[in-house]
Amino acid sequence: MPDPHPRKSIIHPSRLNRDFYHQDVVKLAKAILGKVFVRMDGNKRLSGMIVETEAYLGIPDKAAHTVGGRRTPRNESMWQDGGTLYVYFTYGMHHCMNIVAQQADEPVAVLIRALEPMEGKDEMYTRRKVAKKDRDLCSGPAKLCQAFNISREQDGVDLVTDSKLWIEDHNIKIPNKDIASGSRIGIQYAEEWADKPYRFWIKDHPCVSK
DNA sequence: AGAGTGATCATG
DNA sequence: ATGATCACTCTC
Repeated sequence: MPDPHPRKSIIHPSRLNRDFYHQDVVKLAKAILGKVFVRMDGNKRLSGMIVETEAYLGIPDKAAHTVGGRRTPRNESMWQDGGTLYVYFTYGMHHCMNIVAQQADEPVAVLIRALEPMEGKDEMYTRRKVAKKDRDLCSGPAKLCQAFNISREQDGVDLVTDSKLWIEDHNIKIPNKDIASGSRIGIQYAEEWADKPYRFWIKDHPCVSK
């Protein structure tokens, strides 16, 4: 006999914990696809599902900001514990955000390249004047920072404990067959590291950056 | 395909 | 102090 009062299954979003971020950076870059990035903007929730990422492998990686063990005021967050947010400013106008992986003093991180906007789209359209469709809001690493109002102020925030920024698991499983990979964008200078397949995205998803 | 834009860092 | 660079985006 069918339930006379069927309900949608209730999603209980759970915040990702420290163990999740302590994964190998390439594994994290894939595992974080389908997870939901959340920012409290005053009392408004802004959120979006992660649909495209890139892994940066740290000291040996000629495309990484920490190549050769570089440690400067700008990239200090990359040296912190897994779960730290690393936000950098570039080209005189853009911010991009990364999720630090693995352990402290292993300066590796996952660049968040695109989100599927979920909550707070009105605020995102206000900040992103050129956007015409939802897919224009967060389909690039600097676009999503503009939509979510992320800047250097958020650099170094701990996503495991912060009261305004975190990542949630909505129990959405992206099967391996739905994950595509390819070379990373904008790092042609990185010689033999330029072609490594460390960019990951959800196949055919309309909100990816290209 | 080119412009825009200024923080950042290695050099000296 | 100076200059080259830049994990990008928009418009043409």
